[in-house]
Amino acid sequence: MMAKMTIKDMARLAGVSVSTVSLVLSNHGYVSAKTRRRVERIIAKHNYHPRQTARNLVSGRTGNMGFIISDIHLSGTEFFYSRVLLGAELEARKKDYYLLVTTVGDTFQPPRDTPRFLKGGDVDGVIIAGSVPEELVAYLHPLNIPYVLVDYKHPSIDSNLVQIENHDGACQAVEHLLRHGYRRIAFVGGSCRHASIRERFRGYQSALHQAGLSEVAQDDSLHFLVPEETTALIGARGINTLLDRAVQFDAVVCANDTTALGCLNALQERGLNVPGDMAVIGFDDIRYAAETKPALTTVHVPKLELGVQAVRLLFECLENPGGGLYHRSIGTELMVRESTSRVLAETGQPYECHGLVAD
Amino acid sequence: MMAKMTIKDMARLAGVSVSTVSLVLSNHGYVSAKTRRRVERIIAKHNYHPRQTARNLVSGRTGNMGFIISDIHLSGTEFFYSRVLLGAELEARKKDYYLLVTTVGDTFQPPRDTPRFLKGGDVDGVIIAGSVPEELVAYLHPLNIPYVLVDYKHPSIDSNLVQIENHDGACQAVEHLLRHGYRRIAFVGGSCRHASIRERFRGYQSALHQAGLSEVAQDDSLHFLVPEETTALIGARGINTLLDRAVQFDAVVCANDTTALGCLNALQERGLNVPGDMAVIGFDDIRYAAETKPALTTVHVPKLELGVQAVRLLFECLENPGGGLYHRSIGTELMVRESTSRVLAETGQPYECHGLVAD
DNA sequence: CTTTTATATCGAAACGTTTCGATACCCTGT
DNA sequence: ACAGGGTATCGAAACGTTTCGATATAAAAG
Repeated sequence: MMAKMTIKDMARLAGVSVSTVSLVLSNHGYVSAKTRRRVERIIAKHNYHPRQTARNLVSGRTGNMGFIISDIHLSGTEFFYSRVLLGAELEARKKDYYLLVTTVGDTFQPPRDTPRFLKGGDVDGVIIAGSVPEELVAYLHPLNIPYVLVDYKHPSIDSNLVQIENHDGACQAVEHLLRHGYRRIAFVGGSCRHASIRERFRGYQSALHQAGLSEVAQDDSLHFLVPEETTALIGARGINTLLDRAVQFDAVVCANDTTALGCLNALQERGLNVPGDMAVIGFDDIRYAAETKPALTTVHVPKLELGVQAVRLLFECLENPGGGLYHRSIGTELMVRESTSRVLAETGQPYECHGLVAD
Repeated sequence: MMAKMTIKDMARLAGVSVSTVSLVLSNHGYVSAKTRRRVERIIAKHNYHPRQTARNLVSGRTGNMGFIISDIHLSGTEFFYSRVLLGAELEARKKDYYLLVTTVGDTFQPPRDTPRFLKGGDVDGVIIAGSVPEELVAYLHPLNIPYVLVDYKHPSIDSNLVQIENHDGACQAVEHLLRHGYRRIAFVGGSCRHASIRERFRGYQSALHQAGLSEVAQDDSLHFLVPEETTALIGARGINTLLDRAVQFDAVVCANDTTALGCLNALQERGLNVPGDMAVIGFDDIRYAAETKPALTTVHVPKLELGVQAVRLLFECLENPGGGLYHRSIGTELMVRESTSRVLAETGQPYECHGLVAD
């Protein structure tokens, strides 16, 4: 391969000055049509691309965004944040931004754990996806570098936020169950310290209240909430705990799909039929949800969209420095599949069924 | 926040020249202990960090690595490559490199789909994780930019490779089954166009040959292989197809865990007990494998390690340009859980059981 | 005591861009 | 014929580093 071409080479080859080439590239000043054509031909012919590093140096911008994610989330049971990342990358790409990805553990102690793009000033802004140590947000906040939180919220610091409509989603789930005649509806979930999960639980409760079933909403023997991270095991433990309590219930709303999968397994193991004996409904709509037997009814969260909106919001902050804080709420959609369909239980045929959706 | 500090500010404040500060930073030349101390104190006091962009400009290096992954892999059913990414990031971090992550679709048509870090020369090297369009490798190869393929191989182009010992892993799986008395062992898998899957199949066959069971290895009515991407649905379809053929078999080796999960579901649905009536064994050891009922016996692939080795290998290429091609093989380990344990079927107790492992 | 050699510091050039002001040209209107 | 303004092009400075001599001092060797 030939050595790297620079803007000087282009200028020389086109017989113009360096600044003229720059003008052609940037569309910022006057260039005659003829010159522009000539320069553009030379550029195309030699496949020249300006070096970002050099551009960045003079512009003061870096062209990078930091993307921080807890390592548990990136590679735990959840595909969730991988898709958020994907959406963010797609959107950032449109504006020629790169995503600098890094992970944090469950503790954060500066400067040891400080993402190095923050130290070096290598990013123009930061996106944080999912729950991270509070200290990280506390550290980031006074740094005067724009940042956006996705599906997470610091208990006391007000930030730019992209959130899921957890409350509304859980309401949809409960209302669906009520419409289909389920009345004694339980709730199973881990990570009750995560705000999203708590909101889901509150949505569940308020939908029940709304329907005049306050005694169900209030009956803690129908609720299984533990502080551990959500896993399938937690779901199984939850269902087993509830069943062992010998309380009556005919449906269970889960904090997320992973938990729901555990429920499904545990119910099967105890010889209970879903949805015949018990309806199960999840939250998130991870890909595997459409492939279980029975396929899981769940509240779909548009994960790519979360990433896209986070990037857009961050761009707004960049273009509008000193502007206030922005909040964005992303709606959910109920995906009705087999695990809540009484008709399926009676006739063997699902009366309606949602497949996989793109996002 | 105060304005950005530069090396000039440090020099001024410490009463030395810019070059001296640089020397302190880089440890490259002579600096007196006294001066060094003074400069370091100033640097620490003002929390100064040199700007990467400026460094990169003069050094010619970018300090970035491209990480390319097929969008199917990043967010499909597999957590697999998320963990490879995590491992790569951890290792890159050690040398102060950033990972520029991007995805490619299932077609690649330059320049439309060319990752922009390749156009702009914004990376020093590239890691490709998982299978990508052949055209991408064909495009990348003549670019004279070092690259490493992880768990993938171009059919005709020789590249730097980090591979899984698929053949050996599959042998381990089969040998385990044989040791436990299973004889009629089937194979179910999608993505038979992916080299890794083919190797797993060949490993399965050669272990059977080795054991004198060539008629099983050769019996195509015991093999389900389709070109589609592996999903749980493929696994279910595979098992059902084999069962409908009315051939005898008492165990099934799956191309990966996702497929195996589908098998588990389908078997349960048809009223067959695992491992009583049928053993099931997976490959990859995705996290969910330890949480199924019964827990899935599978061939563990150290995913973080794949990422780590890819980065290390790429660094070797960078430090040793013009050096030949490197190949690295990463071993696997059999994780014995419940889905292959006859003892479990007889006594209800697993006789040995592997839990979750860190990588 | 002079020449080397090792140590310490500095000034200036270079990296590849963008951008600002300067210059020069050609119109148009008076 | 000339002022004024739009158009086109260019040279040079600036961005924040590293690095390559150059210079200066001190210690070691002859």
